[in-house]
Amino acid sequence: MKASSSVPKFLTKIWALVEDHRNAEYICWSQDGNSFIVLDEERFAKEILPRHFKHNNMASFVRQLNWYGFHKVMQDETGAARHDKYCSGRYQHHFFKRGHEELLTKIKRKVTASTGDKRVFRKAKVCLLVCSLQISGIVFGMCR
Amino acid sequence: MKASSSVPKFLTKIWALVEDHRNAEYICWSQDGNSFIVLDEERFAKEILPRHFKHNNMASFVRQLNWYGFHKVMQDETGAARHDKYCSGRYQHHFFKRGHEELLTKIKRKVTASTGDKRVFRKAKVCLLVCSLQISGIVFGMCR
Amino acid sequence: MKASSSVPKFLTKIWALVEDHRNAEYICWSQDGNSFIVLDEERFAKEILPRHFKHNNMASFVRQLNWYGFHKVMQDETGAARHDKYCSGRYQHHFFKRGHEELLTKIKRKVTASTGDKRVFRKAKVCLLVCSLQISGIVFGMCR
DNA sequence: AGCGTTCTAGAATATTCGATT
DNA sequence: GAATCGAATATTCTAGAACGC
Repeated sequence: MKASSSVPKFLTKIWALVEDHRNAEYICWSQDGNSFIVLDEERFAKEILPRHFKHNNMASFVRQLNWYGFHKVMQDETGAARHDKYCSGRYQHHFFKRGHEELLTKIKRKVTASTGDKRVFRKAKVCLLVCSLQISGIVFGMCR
Repeated sequence: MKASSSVPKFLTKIWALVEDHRNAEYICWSQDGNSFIVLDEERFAKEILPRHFKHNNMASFVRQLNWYGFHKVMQDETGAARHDKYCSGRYQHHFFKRGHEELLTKIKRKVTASTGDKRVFRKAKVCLLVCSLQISGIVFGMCR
Repeated sequence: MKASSSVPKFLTKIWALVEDHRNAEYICWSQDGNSFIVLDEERFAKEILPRHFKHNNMASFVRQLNWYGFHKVMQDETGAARHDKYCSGRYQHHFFKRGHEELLTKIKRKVTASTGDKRVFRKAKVCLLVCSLQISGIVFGMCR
């Protein structure tokens, strides 16, 4: 069983991208496996991205990374092979680690202000059902 | 005749569609037998659907699938974009599995509020919205 | 430059699509100019849509039309050329009329929960419904 | 009474653009 | 050419509503 269906497509896609050795010259795990590295941003954006997303813009890819809480890290990892001219960026998330695909389920997309409202709204739906039943004259125990 | 009369026609029809090898270029089981695949959506809609349903719209077919709790699933598990030019969609239901026609009886059409209940439902919606606001801590005054 | 920058891209795109006579076999104005007609849905979706949008699904196109308040109309326009088998759908919006591109600015995308206005919108709805109930003489209590 | 078909809307994610720091 | 975030639109999948049978 691979990543469960509860994992957004974006996450399973970067996972697959980093794992696929055919992409090794564009994107790969850092040596310690705690971050991934984009090696040639231009070619990565123009050649790899459109195969997996509906765009070929690095900026859009980065926006998605930020939605999911990834951070760009500037520091070179100690002892890591230096890609110097080719390393375009290193991105990291606490739950994105080589060998731990199961952690993907812990990565949450950030909610917008009004998405937050929706949660409340959903809570209220329970209330809706209660009210519905009460109006119908049906008695039952409290929700929650 | 296997399928009992308690199984809605829609379910027996997709079952027959998927099983019939003459439809192999339009619709078929996935390799693991846990989902079915529509191969060429346009031709499937225009050539196959009208032979079994009163329409030739993919959208109506999909609406039916959703009524019965089928879910569309990503083409392949790796998350790679890769559309087989021909694979238009893969649909899955926990009780729709190759070799287990008897499970069809467990697939239930979702219920909708009956006409009579709708009035109560509408009343309750007010309550829902009020509750929503209260939970949100929003204060509002009455109109006028 | 006709369409001002305040007009969403979707609207300027359908306008351009309908106006472009090279698309005449796929999409065109109705005879009276008050709606547009999609002539061959399958070919329109697969050949035209991807040139202008990031997809080739009629369903996504229709969802966009609905976001902007377009309605599908079934009735044949009186006196219009009948396309019979080829007419896949006729869509209409009060402010989408041949010869009146300036009206596009009046077409508004429906608001969603992701817009800040939504909260106010919801407030107003409650008020409306509460008033409605009160006028109806219906009493209701708060949920807990 | 539940099922089938159609049109529209809800909800979540995806993409773009620009503001903010 | 720094990086992140807010907001609006775009795309996808699913559900609501209405109506006919």
